[in-house]
Order: sequence, then structure tokens, then C-alpha cells
Amino acid sequence: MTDINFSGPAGAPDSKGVEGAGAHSRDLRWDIIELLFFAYRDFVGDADHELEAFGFGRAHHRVMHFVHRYPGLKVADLLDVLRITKQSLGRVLKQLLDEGYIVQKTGNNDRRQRLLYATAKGEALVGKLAGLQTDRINRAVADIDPAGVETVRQFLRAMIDRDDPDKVLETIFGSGSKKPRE
Amino acid sequence: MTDINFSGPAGAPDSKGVEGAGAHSRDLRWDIIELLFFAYRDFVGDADHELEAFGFGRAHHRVMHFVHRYPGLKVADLLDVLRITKQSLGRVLKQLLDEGYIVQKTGNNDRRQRLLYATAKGEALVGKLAGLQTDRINRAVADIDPAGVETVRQFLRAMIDRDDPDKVLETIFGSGSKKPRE
DNA sequence: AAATTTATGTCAGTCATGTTGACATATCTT
DNA sequence: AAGATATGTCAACATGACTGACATAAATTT
Repeated sequence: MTDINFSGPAGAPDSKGVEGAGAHSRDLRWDIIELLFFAYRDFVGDADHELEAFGFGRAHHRVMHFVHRYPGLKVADLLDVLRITKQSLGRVLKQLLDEGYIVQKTGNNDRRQRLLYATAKGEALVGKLAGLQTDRINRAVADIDPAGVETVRQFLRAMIDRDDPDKVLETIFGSGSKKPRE
Repeated sequence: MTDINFSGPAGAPDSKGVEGAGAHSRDLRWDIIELLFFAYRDFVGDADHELEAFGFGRAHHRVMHFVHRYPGLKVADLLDVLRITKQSLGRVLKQLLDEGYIVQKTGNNDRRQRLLYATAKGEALVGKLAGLQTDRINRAVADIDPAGVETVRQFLRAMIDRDDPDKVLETIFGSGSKKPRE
């Protein structure tokens, strides 16, 4: 008969969790873990809602995003970035090609390669989605000064694995350092 | 010998995209959009890897996390937080109950309710996963001073929708203000 | 030139996790 | 007693992952 209807037990989240903890509490960062969950949920939710109107899903968005941002991306590079199998990519890529959001061009150095480019139609879609997400980001940084925004960028960059970077990550972090320590 | 055509076209990402853009460029925040994608991918990747050993997926992790953090959570509240259907929750919750990671207790005010609690076994799992993610967060904030970390928290909080908050979000943001502005 | 490797595409089947719709049961509210 | 609410469950389906096998064209190696 524990009454507890939610209000009592946990209550307000603490920055460095301790709970009834005995030995190995280690100051887990529950608050940031949770904030990341909610922030990302709502962040991708912006795009998800709009994508429905096009009959597309998140997978299509991710492909469109990276093809737009890195024109001439090879299929193999895209597989590395998205970390999915070619069979999985194949389905969404085929749809995007068929419906004219992306075009392929044969590589000139290596004619086996299919370099990917967004069409005007594709640019429009990806721009619209980025606009929604940009609105949210702008709202979020409205009360943060430029140095603070740079701190946020630094945090996000430092959250990313840097061992075994794909081509896109090499571009984001100047391709010099592959060391996981900073 | 992949001779990387990749380098030419897009080149380094810019903080405020302009591209060949004509009219409506609006300073989209491509850089932060992309950093969020990679940061979250690697962040959840930590847990994903560990979960495989238990035969669980992300869905199980999310349930365990919130049940642990908010002991006595009602099934209905959990559905609100996760934003999934009861049928979808039912499957993973049943597994977690059957395998002894979570227990249910009948509400004493309302005996229809099933209040959820993590068992010691459940605490151990969720703590292990939070440990992995905490390690990543600690690495990420190692070069950021306390004020900067607070800025990161502020950013993440401000990224979250505050209209229509569920019970958990009401707890996170003191339940007073439902205004989307802070 | 022939053999092998690489880049890409595709068929077939499976799994995890989400969905809708319908319905059952216990319990609380009116 | 009747209705609403909290939960659970059955069945069917969609999306987006997965593995494994195989096909083709083009580059590379022998």
C-alpha cells in the first residue's frame, strides 16, 4: 500500500543524482540525460510532422539532409554517415530518386560510383524542414549570448565519437585529429 | 583506392548556410542541426550497445529510465511521456515485468491504477546505462566551466515544448509556468 | 587477357517498434 | 444501476532497421 501517486517519491530532479544510494552512485547526470531525450524528441518532431504531408519518414529526411549538405556524396559515404545497410538505404533512396528529390550522376574518375545531388525540389523540402528546426533552435538560444551559443556548439561537438569518423565528420572536424581525447 | 570526390563540392560546413541561395535563405542553423544528429546518435549508441546483451532495445531503456526516475509512475503517465500507444508500451512493459526489472503495485486511492517501480535488478540495469551516458557527458563538459554547463542545460530546456506538458515535464520545469517563454 | 575486387543494386525473409481498431475487466463516479 | 476511466489484450498492419544471397558494371591486380 504505498500511496505515492507520483508527487511524493522522486519529486524534483536533482543535478547530480544520489537517491537512497549506497555504494556506487558515481554522480550520474540524470538531468542532462533526460533533457537530451526531451529536446531531441521535440526537435525531430518538428520535421516528422511536416514529413507526413509528403509521405516520407525520418529516414528520407536524413538522406535528403546529407545529400543537400554534401553534394556529390557517394552512396558508400552516405551508408557510413547514416550507419545503416545498403538494403535499408536502397528503399528510401529509390523513392527519393523516383519522385525527383535527388539525382545521381556517374562519377567521372570512377564510373561505378553514383554521386548524389539534391534537385530544386529536394532543396525546397530540406530547406523547409531545416526552417522548422532552426525556429526551435533560435527560440532556444534567444536568451543566450554568442559566447554561450559557442559553448553549446562545443558541448555538442564533444558529445560526438571521434574515433572512426566518416567522411562527413572529417569535414565537420577538420580532418587533422583522429584522437578521441581533447 | 577510393579517390574521394567528396572534397570538392560542399567543402566545410558554414555556421549560417547561404549556399547558392537566392531569396529565402533565412540563416538556417545547419551546423547545430547536424551536431544534434551526431551527438544524439552517439549518445544513444552507448546504451544501445549494452542493451543488446540483455536482449532489450531502446524502448525498454526508455521505460526503465522513467520508471526509475519517477517511482510510482502510472501507466497513463508513462504513455504521455513516451508518446506511444498502450499496445506498443504493453509489449515492452510485459517483458520488463516478466523478467523482474519492474514491479506493479495497485494504487491505494484508485485501485485501477498500476503504479510502476523498478526492482533492484532494474535499478542495476538503468544505472549501468546511465553510467555510460554520464561518462560521455562528463567527457563533453570537461573543458566547460560550471556556468557553461548551466548554459547547456538552459539550451536543452529551451528546446523542449512546454505547451501540453506531461507529468514528468511538469516536474522538470516547476509545475507553475506553462508559458513557452522563460 | 583473365581473374579478382569494388561500388552499387536488388530479392527475400526477419525483427523491433510503432500504428489502428475492437473488445474485456475491474474499479471509480454519477 | 449506469456510465466513465485505467488498464490489458487480440489481431492486423507500416516503417525502418537487419542478414544473407546474388547480379552487374567497372576498376584493379595478376
